[in-house]
Amino acid sequence: MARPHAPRGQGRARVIDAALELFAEHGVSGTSLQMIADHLGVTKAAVYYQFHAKEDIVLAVVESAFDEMRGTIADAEAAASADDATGVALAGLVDLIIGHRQVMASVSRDPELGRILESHEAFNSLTSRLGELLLGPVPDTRRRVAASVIGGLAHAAADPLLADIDDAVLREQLLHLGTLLLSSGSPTRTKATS
Amino acid sequence: MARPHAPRGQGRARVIDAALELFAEHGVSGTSLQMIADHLGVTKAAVYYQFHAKEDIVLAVVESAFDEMRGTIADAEAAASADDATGVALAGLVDLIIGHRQVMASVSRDPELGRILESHEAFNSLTSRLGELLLGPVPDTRRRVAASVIGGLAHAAADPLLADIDDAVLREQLLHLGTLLLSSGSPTRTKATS
DNA sequence: GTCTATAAAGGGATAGAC
DNA sequence: GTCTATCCCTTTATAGAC
Repeated sequence: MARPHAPRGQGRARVIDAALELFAEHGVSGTSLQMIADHLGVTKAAVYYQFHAKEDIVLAVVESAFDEMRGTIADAEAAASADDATGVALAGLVDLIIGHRQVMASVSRDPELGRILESHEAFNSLTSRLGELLLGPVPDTRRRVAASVIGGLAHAAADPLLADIDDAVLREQLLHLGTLLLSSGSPTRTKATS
Repeated sequence: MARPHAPRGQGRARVIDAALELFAEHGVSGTSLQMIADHLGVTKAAVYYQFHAKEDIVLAVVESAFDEMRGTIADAEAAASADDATGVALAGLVDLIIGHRQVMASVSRDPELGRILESHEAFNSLTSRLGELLLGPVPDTRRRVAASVIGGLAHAAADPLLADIDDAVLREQLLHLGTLLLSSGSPTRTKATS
């Protein structure tokens, strides 16, 4: 292809870093190519030299996090029991959230980012596999709600109010809360829910 | 002051309903006035007749939910003990989330919406008071993280995957999970945190 | 109260100079 | 590899006809 490779590829990496930061702060829809260019001190055309479309930037921003997620999910799916699988998936997800705070927060919150990812089958497959791992073999209502709240962990990790908490401590807290959510016994006297 | 539906006439209410739906689906930045107008089958100018600027629509969309939140917070602050205050605040927040799923999800996720609200002192005061109620008098790290994850409850309530769960059941589940998050005892049995 | 028309600005994207 | 200049489209917002 005519696409130039990225030798010491600083160009592409710099665009990705700037985009990541701006996407997290303004959302994908709220971030223009002009903003990215300004943030780097270059022109829009310089950005277009590295990426031919905004969507390509979006995909590049999430790529490394999703590569890691692929590995985690494969590990979890190879676990001996369903409970082990859930545990591995949760721990992997928390690690992912800690290691890619801004990306994971954007993925879980940004509607436009979600729509772009949904249009790529590889991402759909990953998220549905992760969903199945967290839900377990017999997803009842309680578990389904809990799994959905797990998405809130990414939100918390990117919360500016928690920016002072260091990674190891936050990781431990999120893992604790995630485990709690997934293992909470009987809520109250719940009736059958259809 | 009933506005479940605005069959005809009430132009403002119809705009607010359409905007609410589109904001939840595309985010504020991803929703143009043209999309709102198209959704209503009218022209942009008809929308501008009702609201002079996009920001006015945003504020109108969140207004009723925040009115309710004001009442809840006042109730909670009048509670006898700090624990009671937290309980009342959490229950009120869950009710708010159930009664205004789309608004609360947008408030907790949308960066542009957050920026608009932050520029209005009345909203800042409300959210910081709610934060203090959820954190309690002595906010340690565990409690701070948990309070942040509470924001994930709104996310779950608007999750399309949970759309089949009826309000009463979802309310019960969210209240249970929220209580669990705020009361989780010893975070770590594994190792000391630094 | 709703329309057409339009202004003014900004956004995505491309061509081509250097 | 980065720039200038430009195209085309969309967006916000206003003026004024009906």
